Amino acid sequence: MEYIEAKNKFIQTWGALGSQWGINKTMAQIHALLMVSSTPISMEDIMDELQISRGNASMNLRALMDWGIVYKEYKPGERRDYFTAEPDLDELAVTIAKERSKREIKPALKILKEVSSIENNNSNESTQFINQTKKLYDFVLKADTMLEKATEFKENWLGKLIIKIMK
Amino acid sequence: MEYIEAKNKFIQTWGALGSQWGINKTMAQIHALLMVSSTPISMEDIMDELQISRGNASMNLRALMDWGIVYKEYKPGERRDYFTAEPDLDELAVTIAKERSKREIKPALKILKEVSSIENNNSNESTQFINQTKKLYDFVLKADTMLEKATEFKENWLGKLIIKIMK
DNA sequence: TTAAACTTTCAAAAATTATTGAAAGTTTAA
DNA sequence: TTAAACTTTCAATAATTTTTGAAAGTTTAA
Repeated sequence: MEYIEAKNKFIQTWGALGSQWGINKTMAQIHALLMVSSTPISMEDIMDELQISRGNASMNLRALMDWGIVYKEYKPGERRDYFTAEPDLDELAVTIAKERSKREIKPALKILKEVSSIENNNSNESTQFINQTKKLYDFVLKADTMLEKATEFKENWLGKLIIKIMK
Repeated sequence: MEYIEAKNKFIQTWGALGSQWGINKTMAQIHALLMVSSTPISMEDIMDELQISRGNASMNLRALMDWGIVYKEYKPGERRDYFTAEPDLDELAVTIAKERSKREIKPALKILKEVSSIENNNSNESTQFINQTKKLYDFVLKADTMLEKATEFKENWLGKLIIKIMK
């Protein structure tokens, strides 16, 4: 396989993986492109390589910067902006996990807590409902904690040991 | 808050959470409905409660059964099918994690391995590409292992201890 | 058998989400 | 200042995904 072919294949794959996990395809592809690039690249380059419009490139770069996983870089003597991706993958994972937790899981947890706190009118229905939503609350909370901490955990000695054991 | 209101709120929330994580809204809502129901319910009931068409209900129930998190139940003397959700949440998590790993991550890993194995032509470009995709392969593999094992892990004594420490 | 009760399928329609491209906005060098 | 170089915005359009509903398919009781 040629470098160019491999690169395109990688960008496609990363894009597909992204969209399966709720990140839009173009956003994931731009991120992929930046991750494997050896130098910062401009919006023009991105539009060119991915065959996308200026507006699309601009909006998705903005989103990636909001997520904190892509940075703007200024080249002295150059007018245009250049972009690079966070090179540390563990940092990337932590950032994504925390953002998603903040944006999606935390609000859901709040509502789970709320709905599980209704008055029990002693029907089977409401007993089961309260019971089950309480369990779901605990469960999502546990999952959220793991998601947030997993990547830090992975880096400490105990985590490494445990991952080894689990494999 | 009334039971009915709480129930609807819960179904909406679970549906939204689902669609943010790549599961379609109706599928997540049906699942929500089944989880908090104290008895098995029929397709008719589901259509009714969620205000969806027969076809939609049928297809999404099929998908939930394919995922292995919803079961058909037969009531003696009744023609129609009844449905229940997997009640054990840890079981649910394990199933979902394994399915997603199998369907999405494993194929992506295969391609990551493939593209990271191209011949290095000693340009900066290809050196960086190979280097970075190798790292990504390791990273996704590690994440996949954790995803697959996390829920089992959560249930053993060591896991419980560690989660406590992490919190 | 038959026919009623129920489920599945799938083409068409609707809803949602992503993308374009041109106009408006911003920055900077001169 | 001005104007060229560049970026952002957003209404319109395109692409994708979900949903509908009616016809076809299946099961079962009699």
